Amino acid sequence: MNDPDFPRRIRDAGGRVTAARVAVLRCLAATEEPLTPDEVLERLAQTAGPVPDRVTIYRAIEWLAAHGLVRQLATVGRAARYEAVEDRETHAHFQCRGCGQTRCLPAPPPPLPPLPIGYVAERVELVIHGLCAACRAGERR
Amino acid sequence: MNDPDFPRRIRDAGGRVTAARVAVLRCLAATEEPLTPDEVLERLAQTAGPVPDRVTIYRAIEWLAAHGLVRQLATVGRAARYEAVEDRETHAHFQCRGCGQTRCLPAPPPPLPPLPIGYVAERVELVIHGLCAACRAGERR
DNA sequence: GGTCTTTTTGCCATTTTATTGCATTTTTAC
DNA sequence: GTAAAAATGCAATAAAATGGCAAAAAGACC
Ligand SMILES: [Mn+2]
Ligand SMILES: [Mn+2]
Ligand SMILES: [Zn+2]
Ligand SMILES: [Zn+2]
Repeated sequence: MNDPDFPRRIRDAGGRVTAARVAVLRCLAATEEPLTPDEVLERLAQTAGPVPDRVTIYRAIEWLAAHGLVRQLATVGRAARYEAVEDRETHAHFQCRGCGQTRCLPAPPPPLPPLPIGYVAERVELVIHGLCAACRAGERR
Repeated sequence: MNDPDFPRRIRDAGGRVTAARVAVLRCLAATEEPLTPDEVLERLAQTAGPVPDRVTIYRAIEWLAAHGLVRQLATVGRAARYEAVEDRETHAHFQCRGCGQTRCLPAPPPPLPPLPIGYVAERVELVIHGLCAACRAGERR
């Protein structure tokens, strides 16, 4: 955990430093698991200070994603999930088909398969589908 | 392409053989790229015969997925995407951040990272994010 | 500090995608 | 063919995301 100077990161990305952007970025950076926009809102609501509107959360996330401070994960659920981009190592994500939980897993970077001509890869994502411990216990056997 | 006896596959899965299930499964099996429920509906609409209701498509897909004949992909787009489960080799998926296109790529099965205690993996998915040839050409430089 | 310009925000309306309830129809077992 | 069980169509509803626009806030300059 190096310097989490969120206002600086936002300014360096060429945007205005607003309460909503800082709060959303801090929220995502402070969390273990990737969050949906609504989950971000819930958490901000439990914090001190004014709560941004839901639409503002969407727009803050959109801006942060467009400027590389946050990234959207590929998911099977209905809601999009985002995580702060850290300069830590590559990792994978586990998605439980029972409860929909998504969590980060340490994992080596997977190999990049050859792409069709003209295609360019920007990111490789590894998703493990399965059942979490709780959901597995819940499934009668 | 071995025997695509869709009614049989559905019956073997323990379900009733209905026109909608057969049509949806055939549609997904006949396609190169994973489709959204609406795309399935569009394609069925262009085929001969009665067109199932949108809700029926959803329910057919849901049933097929629950019984392993179809699988939902992890995506960044808003709509869910599905593909028929073939017994062919593993493959990855490319997702264009420009147009949202999702296509299958031949790729070796990625290594399974270690999971937390009690977690069980059922499937590993590799997603390549980037730009397709068309979208790359479209981006001014 | 104050003033100006540009960007962002809040609120409301709307869109897109998916789900639920229920009467009717279809499938299957006998 | 008949009856039981399951699937379907249709309308209503829910969930997630987006668009328009006036008000508010941020940054640049003084
Ligand atoms: Mn992660
Ligand atoms: Mn595929
Ligand atoms: Zn779970
Ligand atoms: Zn594209």
